[in-house]
Amino acid sequence: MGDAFTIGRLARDTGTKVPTIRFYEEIGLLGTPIRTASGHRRYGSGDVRRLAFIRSARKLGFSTEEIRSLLGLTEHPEQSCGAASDIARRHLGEVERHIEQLIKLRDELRAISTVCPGSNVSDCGVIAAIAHSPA
Amino acid sequence: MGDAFTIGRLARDTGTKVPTIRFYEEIGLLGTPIRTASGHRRYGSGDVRRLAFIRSARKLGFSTEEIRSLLGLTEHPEQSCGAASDIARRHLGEVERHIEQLIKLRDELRAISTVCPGSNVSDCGVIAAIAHSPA
DNA sequence: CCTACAATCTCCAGTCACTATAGATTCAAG
DNA sequence: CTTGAATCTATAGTGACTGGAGATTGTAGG
Repeated sequence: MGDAFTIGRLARDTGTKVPTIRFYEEIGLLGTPIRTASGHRRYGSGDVRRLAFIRSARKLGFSTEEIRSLLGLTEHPEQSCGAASDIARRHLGEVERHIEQLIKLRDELRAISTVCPGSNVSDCGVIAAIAHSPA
Repeated sequence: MGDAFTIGRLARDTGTKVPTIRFYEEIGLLGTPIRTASGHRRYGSGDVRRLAFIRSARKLGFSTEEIRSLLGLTEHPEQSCGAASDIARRHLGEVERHIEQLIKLRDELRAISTVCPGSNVSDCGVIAAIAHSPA
C-alpha cells in the first residue's frame, strides 16, 4: 500500500476533472481526504475505486442522490442486494420511458426536416411544423 | 381583436407556469408586454401563438438559443427555410445520438438488474456490475 | 361600500451537476 | 535558484426553470 495519489493523479486515473473531485467531496460523495503539511489532498487506492464507481454510475445516468444510496448500501452488505437492484430497476424504467419519448421526438423531427430539405423555396413548413407539433 | 390576456390566462392557455412566462420575457424570448395602469402585464393573441411555439419547440428538445434563432428567422421569411431546416436536422442528429447512447445504457441496466432479481442473497452483483460497467 | 380572497407584482434564492475563473501558494525539475 | 506546473480557497456562471416572501391589485359576494 505505498499508494499515494495527488488530486491530479486521481483525476487522470479516473477521467474526472479536478474541480469535480473537490465538488464530490463538498457534497459528501467522497470523504475528506488526509492532507499534506502544506494542505494538499492525498488519496489512496480506496478513493480511486470509490471515485471510479461514482463516475461509472453517473455515466449510467444515476443521480448523485441515487449514488449516495448505492454507496450507503455497500456499508450494509447484509441487505444490499434487494435495495440495490430496486434502485437499478427503477432507473431502468426511467431510461426506457426516456427512450420511448425520444423516439417519438425523432420521428417528429424527421417529418419536420423533410418538409423542406434545404432548398431555397421561400416559404417552407419547418417553422409551422414545429408550431403545430403535438409534442 | 378585442383579445386581452392576463399572465394567468396566457399561462392556462399554453400550459406554461406564470414564472416561466416572466422568465421568457427576462431572457428575451417574449417581448416586454404592455402594462395596465397598475402594472399588470397584458397580452394579445400574438403572444399566445409565440409562447405556444416556444413551448412546442422546448418539448421537441430545442434549446432556448435554438428557439431564439428560429424566432429570428420568422422575421426574415425570405431566407428562413434553409436555415430553419438546418437547425432541425442538426437537432435531429443530436437526438439520434442520444437515443443510441440510451439504448446501450438500457442494455447495461437490464444486465445489471437481472444479476440479482430482488432475492435475499447477501452478496449480489449489482454494485459490482455498476462499478465495472464499461460506460 | 366593505370584506375576503385570488391573482399579480418584484426580487431573490434554490435546483442539478458540474465548470471556470482569480489570486495565492507550493511542488518538482533543471 | 528559477521557472512553470499543480494545487489551494473562494466565488460565480451555466441552462431552464421553480418556488417563496412580502406587497399590491383585481374581483365577487353580501
